[in-house]
Amino acid sequence: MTLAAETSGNRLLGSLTAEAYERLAPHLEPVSFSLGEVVYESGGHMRHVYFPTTSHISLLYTMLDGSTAEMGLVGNEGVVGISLFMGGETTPNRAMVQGGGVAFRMKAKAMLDEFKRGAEFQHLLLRYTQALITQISQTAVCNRLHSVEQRLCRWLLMTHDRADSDELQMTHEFISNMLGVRREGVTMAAQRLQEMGMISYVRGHIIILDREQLLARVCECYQVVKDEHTRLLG
Amino acid sequence: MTLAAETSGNRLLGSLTAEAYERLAPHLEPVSFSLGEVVYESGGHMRHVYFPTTSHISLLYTMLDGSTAEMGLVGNEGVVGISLFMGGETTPNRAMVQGGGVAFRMKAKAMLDEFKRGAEFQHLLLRYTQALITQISQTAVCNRLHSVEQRLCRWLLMTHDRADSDELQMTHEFISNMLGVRREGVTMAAQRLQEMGMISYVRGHIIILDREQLLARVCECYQVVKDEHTRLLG
DNA sequence: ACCTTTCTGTGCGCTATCACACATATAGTG
DNA sequence: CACTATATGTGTGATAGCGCACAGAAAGGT
Repeated sequence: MTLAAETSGNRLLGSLTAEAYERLAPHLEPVSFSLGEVVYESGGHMRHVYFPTTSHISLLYTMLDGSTAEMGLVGNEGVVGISLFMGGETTPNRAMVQGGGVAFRMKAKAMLDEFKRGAEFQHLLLRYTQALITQISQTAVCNRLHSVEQRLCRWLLMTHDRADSDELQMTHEFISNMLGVRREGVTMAAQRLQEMGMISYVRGHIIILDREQLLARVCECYQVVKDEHTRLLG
Repeated sequence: MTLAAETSGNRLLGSLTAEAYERLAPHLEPVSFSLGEVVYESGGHMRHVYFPTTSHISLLYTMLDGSTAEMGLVGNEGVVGISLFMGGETTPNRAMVQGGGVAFRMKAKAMLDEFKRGAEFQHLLLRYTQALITQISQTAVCNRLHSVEQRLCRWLLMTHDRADSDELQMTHEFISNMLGVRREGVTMAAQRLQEMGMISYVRGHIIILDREQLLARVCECYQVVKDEHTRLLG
């Protein structure tokens, strides 16, 4: 497979014109992420942006007492490290690999050089950032107004969208840290979804059996975020 | 008072160099907002960005069932309508006036002309947007992990920061729509704060009596957002 | 094959918050 | 000044989710 075919596994890179792509391609470097790896720490110095292809990455915040919750999820539709072009260079969040796989990284300077041309690359990144803002906003509201079960459905669908398989590698414990609830709460909700035949799971392996049924049970938040992403990035 | 003195009541405009400011000034137009007014509707067509000076504006989402929750708050430190320069032109949120007063508005085109120069105005707006992202993110996490009382403290402090007075005009009902809880829940929490001497209230008038005590009781989220804003925008 | 670690299941009491119902108090209006 | 709309206070019962404790089951190392 050529570099072009590989990198276009990331939909942002894939939608660039040949001209812009050719300027960026020399700066793209494949990296492999494994589950649980920390891409960057809260407040940490960031040197690269990452364009996931087969991996996906969770943006989360850790409270002083150690409890955590996810605010966004980035897969091959996006980019990790928006603060590098937004101008802050760092953020108070942590980025953690939620699904192992490949991403392409680019040094901050190379990315910024292209961003500053003010052309399609900038537009693309800013529109993606707006879609991410919608995702984070909707998470804020969803966290407040919806049940653990609904939020689990949403989270499974979001993760499934970004995974290349129906099998997700993750424990209830892991999910509880994303949803910001107890592990037992995830177990209970997962049991109900399993009884209804939507998923099946054993020890860290979850299989999505019936996406349609999950869609029927999820709160409106899932679709709002998805529609807004489509509107902004086609 | 000159236009410069008035508009610099908005801290984004106020931190522009004279050169950039002079290009923008002819396009700034004062508008007056009254409490509860809707600045823009979810999905609505936006023609202007707004730089609040004495007003402040709440960004909120309304569920299909009518329940609402706030995800961000914009006062004289920011701008309403980021989707106009982020490229989406609209967002799935509503913006509603939470504190009446003045703002300066600018037509989308005039704003974009300056934004596209890629100079300080762009940097300022993007850095502000990153600060807003932090605010929204922290709201997502806070909504999940903290009590109504803690969130009420945070909300009162955030609002107080953006108000020009210790007296806030708002009912428990209004606050409940922001926090995404029942009106009774706000009443109970407000009673406790009143008993502790932090605030006093009657029929839609809340007076902040002891900011220090509120700061002592609020969750960490308040300070995280504030520090990040200072880091990004000084 | 054994031991250890990890993952999931379950029970129990507790608290925050909800939903609803209604009482009371104040402000504004004619 | 009476009337009405609005804002706040209070009670009651239901429920979701929490914290803790522990049991069983599966995976993995040696």
